[in-house]
Amino acid sequence: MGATKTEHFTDKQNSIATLTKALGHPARIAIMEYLIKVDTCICGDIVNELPLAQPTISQHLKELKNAGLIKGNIEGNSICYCVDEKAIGKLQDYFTNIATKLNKKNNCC
Amino acid sequence: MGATKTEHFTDKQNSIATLTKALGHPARIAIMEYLIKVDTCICGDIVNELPLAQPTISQHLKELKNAGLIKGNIEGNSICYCVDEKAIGKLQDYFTNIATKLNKKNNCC
DNA sequence: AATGTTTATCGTAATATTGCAATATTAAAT
DNA sequence: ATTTAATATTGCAATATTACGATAAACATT
Repeated sequence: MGATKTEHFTDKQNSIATLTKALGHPARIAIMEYLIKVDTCICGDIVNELPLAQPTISQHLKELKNAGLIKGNIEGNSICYCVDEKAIGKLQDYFTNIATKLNKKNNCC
Repeated sequence: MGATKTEHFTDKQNSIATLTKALGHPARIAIMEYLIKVDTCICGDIVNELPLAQPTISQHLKELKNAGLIKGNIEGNSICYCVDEKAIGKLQDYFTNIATKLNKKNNCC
């Protein structure tokens, strides 16, 4: 026991949960915000930007990449990471849709 | 070691991470969607709706409540849970803001 | 008061995440 | 070819999450 029962939920539910789970850590939020802030994408300086060791940052980047939130291009011996707009669009749509539905009913609580 | 270093990040970053982390599980996404779908909020039937045991559902509800995503009113011996529109609004704003910023630059990857 | 219904908590096992030192890998620079 | 720089991987300890059976607490019904 202890393993998430993903098979019992819809693909859409799992897909949204994958994205939100990947964003469910302040370091990964900070990484996303940094990637959005900088104009250039040569992003090795995330390690300098955040108070975490290099292997830790690397691991967080890997999780964001696995979830499809960022993309990475090898560029010489450094790597150009940037945000995948499609994933953000998915989340934007999802929450906008929920917000719209909520506006249409008078919540009891 | 192993504990998240929340103190190194901004309140906003931690706040968004708290919300997304709480949504980072398909069961909790399913619970949210169910709460939005049903018109009445008498929500004990979440247990019947989802393929998880009652204590597990109760635990997930607690996490959603701790994160501020849902509210719960005691109503006799059952409880009326419903989605907190403010939290959803926060997420909608956050992702809309990011999406807008991304549209303004030509991503290199 | 006794019983049933609903939700929460406790205890515990299985699994996953977080963080980093040490090390490996890859490519650029000398 | 060596050295330097940038990332990734490995291995491990600490911590957190997931799931559920058993049980408790709170209220309703009889």
